[in-house]
Amino acid sequence: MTNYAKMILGIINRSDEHMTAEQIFQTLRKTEPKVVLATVYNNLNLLCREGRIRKVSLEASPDRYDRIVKHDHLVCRKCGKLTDIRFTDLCDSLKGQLEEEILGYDLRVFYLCPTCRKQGGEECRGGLKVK
Amino acid sequence: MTNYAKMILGIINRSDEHMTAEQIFQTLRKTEPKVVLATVYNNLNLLCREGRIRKVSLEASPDRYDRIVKHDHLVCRKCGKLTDIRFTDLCDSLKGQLEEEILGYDLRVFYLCPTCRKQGGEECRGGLKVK
DNA sequence: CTAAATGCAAACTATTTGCAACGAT
DNA sequence: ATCGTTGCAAATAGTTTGCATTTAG
Repeated sequence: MTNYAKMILGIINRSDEHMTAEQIFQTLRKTEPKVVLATVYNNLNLLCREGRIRKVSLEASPDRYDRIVKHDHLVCRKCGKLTDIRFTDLCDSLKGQLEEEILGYDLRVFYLCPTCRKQGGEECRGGLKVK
Repeated sequence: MTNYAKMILGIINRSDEHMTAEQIFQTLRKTEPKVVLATVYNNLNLLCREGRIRKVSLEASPDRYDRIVKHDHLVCRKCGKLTDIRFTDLCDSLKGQLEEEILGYDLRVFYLCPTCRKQGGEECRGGLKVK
């Protein structure tokens, strides 16, 4: 792992946000003014391939990069905010229902976050806010 | 619903594939030579907003459009192929674990499809083939 | 010394937007 | 006559690529 890769991994692991490449770039830039966005993307892809982070693709919004610690996501149907949550016993239930070997899974549960629940307004199907 | 919207909905409901906008466009074009891709996108977004179809965002590949009939997805970690599957009892289990009202969920289970299992080669984390 | 990583700019892909023309109420 | 839908072209956003240069083992 190169220095940049380590730092980027650090940024992702340290943050509770689900950061976009751009946000990671802006953060890294504070200490490494020379770094460019393409390098951040290269390293993010590298880290994904190595399985050190995971990429979360959301509709109508750039990809997020996330720790690999096992957890699921709550997604607000109005503002698109992502929150970590851990549903238990899911894996066993899945395994019981599929013959093939399960390599992993990705679960997103849609809801209205506390802020949006109060406010009303149009929900957006499919899980994500249209900008 | 306009004619185009109906036809696009028809294409999606009739196909067992999870089609991209481009594929839908190519299909529609056969009977409607004048239609353009932007119109297909407009209608797809419309249909999503109305909840008549759902959009499936995958990494490193264009969005797919899918029927709304309740089902989950198996995703091959090597070739990225999407297959429908229905896991049962999931919703109840989720509801038991969350106080907030659940508006829906999206579950993808990663595995190796029969074709790829035989062939070997590098898997791709995060669920989708890099092109 | 060599191979891999970086900076930079340009390319690319998927998708959206603005606007004028069209079509259906 | 009006308002939403379409075609078209151009714009945009996010991400990737090619290549010359630098860096690290």
